[in-house]
Amino acid sequence: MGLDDRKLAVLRAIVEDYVATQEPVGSKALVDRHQLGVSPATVRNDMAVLEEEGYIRQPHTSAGRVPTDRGYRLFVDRLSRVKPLSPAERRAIERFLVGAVDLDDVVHRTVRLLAQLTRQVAVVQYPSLARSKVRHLELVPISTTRLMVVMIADTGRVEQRLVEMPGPITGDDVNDLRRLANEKLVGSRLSETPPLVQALVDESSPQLRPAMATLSSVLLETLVERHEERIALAGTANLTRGGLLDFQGSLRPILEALEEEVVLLKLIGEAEPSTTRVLIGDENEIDNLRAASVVSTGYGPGATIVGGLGVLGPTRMDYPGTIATVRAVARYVGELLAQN
Amino acid sequence: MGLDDRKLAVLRAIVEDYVATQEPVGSKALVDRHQLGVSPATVRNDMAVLEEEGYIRQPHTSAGRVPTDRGYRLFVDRLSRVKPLSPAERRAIERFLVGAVDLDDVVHRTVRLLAQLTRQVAVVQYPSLARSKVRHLELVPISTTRLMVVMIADTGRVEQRLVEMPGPITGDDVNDLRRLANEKLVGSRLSETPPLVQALVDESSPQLRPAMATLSSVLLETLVERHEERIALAGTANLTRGGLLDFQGSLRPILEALEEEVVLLKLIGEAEPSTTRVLIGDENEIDNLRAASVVSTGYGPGATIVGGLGVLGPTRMDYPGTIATVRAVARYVGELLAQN
DNA sequence: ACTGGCACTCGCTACAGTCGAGTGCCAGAC
DNA sequence: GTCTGGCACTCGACTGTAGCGAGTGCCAGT
Repeated sequence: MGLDDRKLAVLRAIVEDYVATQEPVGSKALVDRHQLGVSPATVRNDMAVLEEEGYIRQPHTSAGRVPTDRGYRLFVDRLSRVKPLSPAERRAIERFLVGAVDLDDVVHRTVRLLAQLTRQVAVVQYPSLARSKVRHLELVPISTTRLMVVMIADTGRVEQRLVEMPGPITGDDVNDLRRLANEKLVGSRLSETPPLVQALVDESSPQLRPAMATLSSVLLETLVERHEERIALAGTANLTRGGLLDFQGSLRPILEALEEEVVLLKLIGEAEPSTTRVLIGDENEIDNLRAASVVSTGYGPGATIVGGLGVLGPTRMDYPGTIATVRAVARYVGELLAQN
Repeated sequence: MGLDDRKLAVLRAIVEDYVATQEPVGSKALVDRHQLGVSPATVRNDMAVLEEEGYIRQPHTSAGRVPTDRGYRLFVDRLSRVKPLSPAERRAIERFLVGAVDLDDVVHRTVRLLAQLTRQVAVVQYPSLARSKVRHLELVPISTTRLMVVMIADTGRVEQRLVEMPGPITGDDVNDLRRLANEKLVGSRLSETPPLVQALVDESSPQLRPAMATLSSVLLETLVERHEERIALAGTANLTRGGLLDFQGSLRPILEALEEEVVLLKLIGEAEPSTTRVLIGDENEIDNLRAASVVSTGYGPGATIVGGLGVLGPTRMDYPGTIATVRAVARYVGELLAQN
């Protein structure tokens, strides 16, 4: 069981070489490229042990070794340190993100930036409504029986929805509704609104009650239950990097998974503070993504987390570099959000 | 030059068979599967002519024939009629689109529906702002020096943008700005606003002028010049259908092109009323898409066009079926928009 | 515990041979 | 003049064989 230091060094060397060259690595090549201080034969013995323990494997009998998912896991957990970002990367991040005018803009720039820096598929979740507070509710009459309700959250998100009222409604009514709703809801967390919204209905005057009931049900339905989460995606073309060697020849399952918002949310939406999550191959619960790895983290102004972001790529990826980039981008985005 | 009826029938048969089987089609197979009433030898002679004219070609000397882009073009223009939709498809369209609550919702449902029905990549442009009229402008104070400006268009689109004012601004000021802006701009077409917006600044009181100037410049910049167009995409996984035979082995260029909004807009954004545009392979101006075909059309309430939608797939696609589906979906979406 | 040596495995490449789908052409029939 | 059957030819796809070489596992020796 016990893997001594040299065996770990061998594993690290295998991972690094394989990530760099994309080819199974043999004992001879290893001692050439790394200063291990021992002969190929010794390395072979170590490799035999590593293989027995499930950290590496041979594609064919007479080929070099390739890390297994388990091998990558060990590498990530114990054998690698997070690479510091290059100054060029730092500059790229800053250049990319300054001048964003809008939450939409921030998210789009971020996702493209991430895709570009990591050369992988990038995913960014919009600030979650559940984690946002209501900053303002605006009601705009569209016709005598229709209102557009616009909710502005403190994270910058803006959601709107058309509401069909039960009957004609006057401008004064709209003003009353707006005032009441704002008084009650501004400053509260979206996830906690249901009772507040209920109270809103109960407390309104009999005359306003039907309108308020309709309004509240729409608010609840749209903002809390429904498609409250949004996602941006970029860099799918990066999946074709590395020919068809990664992803065992077919992008099909990956592309399918990337089309499902639910799947993406599962991947990057469960962020915890100041943690970077790395899911390697098998560890992934989604079958279609068994051949891929995901590096994700949360972001938000200050220490709070309002959403997640991350990248997806082949298990054969540069974990230290990717982790560093994902973290750095998340931090910058957090700062950007804090300014608003 | 002159292609008699039988030669055209041969071309049609070749296209149909190739689309169905994905394999080069030979003279023998042709006479077996279609009632051409002549022998393989005769068909071969016709094929030789068709090849000379550039409508078909041989992948290898001893293989069957495959249509060229030019062949598909002739097929689409003169040899095919638009297939009527199957009842199942009709039902699918209706089922998919009823219950949409929102413009966002409509667009998302539409793009998924299109992808599913055609089994190709679907693209839907949001109603173009340039073709929308202003229905309402809302200004929401976020802090003493910041406003959120929300524009609601008659097509249902809602755009917002944070505005940093030159100095502190009172609630009354905000009300004045809102009133003035709405008086001047509501009902006007976005593409025609620049002079109106200018007038707005000129006519406002000296006290309001700086604020109004800032507001106007943001309005112009955001809504007219900038990312005024939005696009939804779905079905990229369908690109992997048909193995790697289509798209000459690499999805790379296609995926890259699909990431560029500008490219997509060019593809589907130049719609003319009641026309379905078919771009086949080479005809495409975008180099990355030389191996693909695009079927697109405009949509909108009634006879007006507010945006485009379409699908992208291999040149080897079922043109009659795809054209029918794209048209039908566009028509349904138009009806849906007309109801609002 | 490490090393050098050695036999072995097995994927990769090259090459030769066969097969067959499909063609082009031509002479003859309608 | 148009179509057809026949025939020789082409060439990709597939199969089988052989040699090469990277890489391994094992073992005896230091």
